[in-house]
Amino acid sequence: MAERNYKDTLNLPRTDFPMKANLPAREPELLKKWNEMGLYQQIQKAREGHELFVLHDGPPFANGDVHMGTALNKILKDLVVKSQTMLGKRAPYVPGWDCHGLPIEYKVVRESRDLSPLEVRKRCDAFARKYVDIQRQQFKRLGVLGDWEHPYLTLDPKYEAEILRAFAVFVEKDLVYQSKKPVFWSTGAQTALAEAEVEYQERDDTSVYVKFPIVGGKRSPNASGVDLPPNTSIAIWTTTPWTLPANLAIAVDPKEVYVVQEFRRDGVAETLLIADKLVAQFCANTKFEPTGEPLASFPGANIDQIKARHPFLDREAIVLIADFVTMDSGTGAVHIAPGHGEDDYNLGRANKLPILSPVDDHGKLTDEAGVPSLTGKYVFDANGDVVNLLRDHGNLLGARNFHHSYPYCWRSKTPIIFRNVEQFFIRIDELRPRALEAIHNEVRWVPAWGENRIAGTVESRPDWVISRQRSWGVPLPVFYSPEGKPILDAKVIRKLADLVAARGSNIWFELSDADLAKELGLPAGTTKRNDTIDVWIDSGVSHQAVCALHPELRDPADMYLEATDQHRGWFQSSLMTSIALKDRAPYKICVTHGFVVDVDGKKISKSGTYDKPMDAGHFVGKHGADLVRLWASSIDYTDDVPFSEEMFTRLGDTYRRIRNTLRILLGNLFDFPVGPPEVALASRQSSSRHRLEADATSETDPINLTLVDRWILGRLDEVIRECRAAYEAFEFHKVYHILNQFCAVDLSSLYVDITKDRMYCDETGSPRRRAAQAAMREIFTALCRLLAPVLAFTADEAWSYATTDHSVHLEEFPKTQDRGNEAIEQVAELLKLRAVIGQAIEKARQEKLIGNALEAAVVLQSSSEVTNQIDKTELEEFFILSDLTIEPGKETGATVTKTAYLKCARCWRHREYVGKSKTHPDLCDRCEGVVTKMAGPR
RNA sequence: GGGCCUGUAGCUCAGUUGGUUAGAGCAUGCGCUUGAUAAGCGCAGGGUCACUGGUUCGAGCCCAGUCAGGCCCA
Repeated sequence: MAERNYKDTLNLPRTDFPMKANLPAREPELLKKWNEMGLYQQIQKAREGHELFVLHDGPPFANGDVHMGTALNKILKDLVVKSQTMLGKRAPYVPGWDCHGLPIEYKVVRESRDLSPLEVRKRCDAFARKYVDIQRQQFKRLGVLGDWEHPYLTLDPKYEAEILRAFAVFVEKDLVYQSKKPVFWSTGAQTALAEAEVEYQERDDTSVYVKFPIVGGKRSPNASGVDLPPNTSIAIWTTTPWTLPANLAIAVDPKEVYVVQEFRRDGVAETLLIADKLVAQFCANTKFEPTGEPLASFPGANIDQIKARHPFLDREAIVLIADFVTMDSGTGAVHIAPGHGEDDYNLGRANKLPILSPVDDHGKLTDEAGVPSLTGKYVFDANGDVVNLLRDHGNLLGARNFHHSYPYCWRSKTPIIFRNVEQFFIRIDELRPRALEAIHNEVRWVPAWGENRIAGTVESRPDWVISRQRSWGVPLPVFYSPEGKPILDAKVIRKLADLVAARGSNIWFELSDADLAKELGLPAGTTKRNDTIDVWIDSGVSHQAVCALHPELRDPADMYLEATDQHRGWFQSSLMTSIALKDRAPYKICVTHGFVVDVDGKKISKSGTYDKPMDAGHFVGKHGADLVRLWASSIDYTDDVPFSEEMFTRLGDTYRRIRNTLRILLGNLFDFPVGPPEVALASRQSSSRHRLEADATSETDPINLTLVDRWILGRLDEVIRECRAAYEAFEFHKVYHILNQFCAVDLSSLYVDITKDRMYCDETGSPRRRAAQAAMREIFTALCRLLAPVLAFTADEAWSYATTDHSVHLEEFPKTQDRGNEAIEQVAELLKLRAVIGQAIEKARQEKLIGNALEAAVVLQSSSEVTNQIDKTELEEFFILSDLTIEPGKETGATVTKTAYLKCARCWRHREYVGKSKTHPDLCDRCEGVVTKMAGPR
């Protein structure tokens, strides 16, 4: 006769919570539910009156799809917001977008040329709004909760007005000044260009070697006391002879060796100062020959501040040391025209040189150049004249054609020049000391080295150029008197702000000069220009425009959280404007994360050759948002953030392990009577969906926890404590590891495995079984809540199988119960013994002595006290064994033989009692009891 | 070229003030189970702690340099 099948007498786990997550399909359903119930609003309402935590969103640029880097940033923010909320705080999240700026304008202008500024602005506006909508959808899809229907946009008239009001304060505090700065200038389009609008073409130019005879200054600058020989000239080299009229200095490298050497060519001798390394190249290019040994040799630092005569103007050029001098080409002495180059400009400013740029909008030299014959000449046509001028003055050492790649205007296809343009600046020196003070004293930097980094950039940053010759931005509120003098007036700017708040900043472009002047009460004849404010001001004043004015927020914010490039970007612009406006930092904590890098640690370039998918949408569609969130939580974001398909495969394993752990807990709780008894009863009969709300009164019998129960609850306490601490410290990857470990080791391979016997085989209402269920219920509810910030969808889904009314996101994190750690210490001992037994059983298996571990008779030689303290039944349960004998001994060891006991047909354990019953010879004592009771009185 | 940072098993991370044989999870291999089953359990293998030198009785940890990578600047 076949063995009776006892399967239907077991309490096998039951749940509708699916094993297969199918996140890409399930998540949108949950999102819909959240949206319909107004989850974000419910959470805010539930937290009314609680301590406030403001994470202020750094606005992403409204341009393009959300890629993994942006997704990482938003998810990290969401982890902060969700975890702070569950720590009991009110953590509103108002997302924002940065809408003005070149990237959008560039795209718009490239599509259709020759638009008026107003038309450009209208199209940019539409473009930005389109991408705000696209990104909003994508962020929401990631499970990020926030006030998505009321984000802040820097193009909002009210926001724009705040930018202008901040500007008014800058003006009032005399932080704004006007000066000149060279920019890329298109002579064809008569406009300033951004780097992105520059394209490179090959072209031929005249390169010249020029001598600057040394005059006055320190004639014997050598530290070693060596005099420079008389009649020494400094040799320079340039490919833009037309900039020579604007020359004001010569730069040398302080560390490189320079020599003074006599050269000859066609019987003419020259004594030249030149970098040692470039003598040979100079000779090859000019046909000069060195004569004799160098007359002097010294590092460039030694000729700092000496002076040389300009090759054709009645002026001197000063020698300066600089770090950008290269030894690739030229002479090692670099011609400096502060009005015609970035390096030149910075060096000139640092040394208080004038910023000379004698060129007009069309690229024609002006009389400021000081050479009447050149006035009105297009710079590229003037090169030949300059060469002649040099030759006439006897200061031309050589001229030759030079083929190189040169920047061109993408629109007019004309060669670009560097040219001075009037710009407006903010005096950083006025703000720097307070900014540094705030950095060091008022802000917590996460990671800590952020302090160093931003301090470094603040220490070294030059004045802030805040004007742009662009259309897509907030108008630069500067007016010009009929005489052309700039008018910076805080009162007028505030009036303009009111006008912009009411009618939008397009008003600046829509109204004529006269009408605008009238609106603002400026004298007739006042004019405006179409410059705009640097977009870093836009986002940089969000602490005022958003945090200070939004009724739910607060200024200063508790936290800013951005990628590390923002140490120089938004963190700094926000700090500077906040110091200017409020004399304090706009944030209390600054968190930075690294950039997303490839599996090899290589950067993932957006424009480069990287061909693998990087859109967040790709991964959300393929794996689900919870997997992307799990990824974001699993890494240490303070470093570069690794990213690869393999990681997603691994994360999928982790995810399934966590999901299955939740599932088995739910399955084991299907009949646990909690809540009002009738509800428990009803749910038990109708479905495996049931309530898990704690309700102590429903438990009639006190629950007697066994060792493993006490242990797992002790572990849960540790897990809760560690997770809370990790969330409080914003160390999400610790949460990931803690919970992963807890699910995989403590629960799956230990607690759930160990308690299977009582869960399945004990009588339904047995105290041991109920004890395990009580523990599991507590674990399940705690686990869901601890997971909720990370697995925002899955935790809520699982939660819904245990409750009926509200989302897990309305909960707070579980609290520790301070259960003591006696059980943890005992189990730590038992785990050591377990390993010894495991090895012995494995050996027996390999020897084909046994198959299943339940077939083993184990004799354990224990040197541990714990085996005396714990009841043998509990030890057998813990080790999941049928037949265990303990022998106290000095050393720990285990021997395994095949047990002589018969196998219980119901619980599969080999027990002494099996075969001894008359009614149930195939059952053990425990199972016989259960089966008999189930049959009940007829 | 300068500033700030990073480099521990195939992957993601631990590694306390320097102190036994450097840990965990996942992955891999070999088994067991088929009552969590597109699951579960056990055992095992896997690391010159980027490299070189130094300080020390002793270095993954401290110091110097090199290499590789990232962000920012030039």
